Amino acid sequence: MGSPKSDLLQGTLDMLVLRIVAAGPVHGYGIAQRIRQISKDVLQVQQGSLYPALYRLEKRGWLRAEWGDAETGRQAKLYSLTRAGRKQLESETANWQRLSAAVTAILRTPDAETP
Amino acid sequence: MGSPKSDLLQGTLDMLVLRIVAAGPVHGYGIAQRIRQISKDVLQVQQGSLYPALYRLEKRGWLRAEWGDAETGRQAKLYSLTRAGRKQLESETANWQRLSAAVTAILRTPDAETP
DNA sequence: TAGTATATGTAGATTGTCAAGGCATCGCGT
DNA sequence: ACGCGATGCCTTGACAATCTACATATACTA
Repeated sequence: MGSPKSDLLQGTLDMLVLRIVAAGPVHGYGIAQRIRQISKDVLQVQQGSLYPALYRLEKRGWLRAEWGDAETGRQAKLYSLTRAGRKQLESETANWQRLSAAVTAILRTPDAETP
Repeated sequence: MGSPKSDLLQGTLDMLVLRIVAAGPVHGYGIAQRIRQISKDVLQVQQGSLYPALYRLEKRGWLRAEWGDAETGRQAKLYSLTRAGRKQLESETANWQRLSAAVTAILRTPDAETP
């Protein structure tokens, strides 16, 4: 995890990116912004995490990238979800829910008595 | 992180271990078993993940280890939580709740319309 | 010209997986 | 009573994947 005080939950970045892209074409910078906004600054994606993730996802066929214009009028690489990407998103989401529910269950384990 | 098809949510192992140990002294093998049981086989800790994690935690002062007897009567290293470990567990738990809530919020992002 | 938006690459730490091996104890079959 | 396999328990090393930190580059805007 890099530093223990991570700004992300490890292993969730790909899913988050896919989820944001599922709402329509965005460029990398915008993805990072939305993740911050929606999470109210709790989740912060560093560029050094984001771009490698985007390459991964494109290489695996979940995302498609093409150059276009950002809202500001500049050139930017716009990402959209492929059909395979949508499937992947569904599967990762289901898995996340399974696992996070399990983690929550363990956190609820009764504590030792302090006699 | 090995393979992307992990049996754990990355970065949560330390917290889970601390949580189990908080319920009273246990040995490594027992920790893995309880995590499996409580999570109904959803979370599975490999020994190759567990023992290194235990060393980490002991080295950082969250856990204390001593040789003793398991319920079966055999020798085993029994781990218990230190005061610092309890603090750490609280802080990791709070952080997990913050982050997982944020992830959930993003997963609820409205999807693109399929026209 | 300063600042913001956007993209990229490299290097390293941390974490987890896989795989293999070791020793002790229990219970069964004979 | 003996041998032996199954299970409980610990250890270690090689390797893969992810994330961070840091550094750099370029285009547009004001």
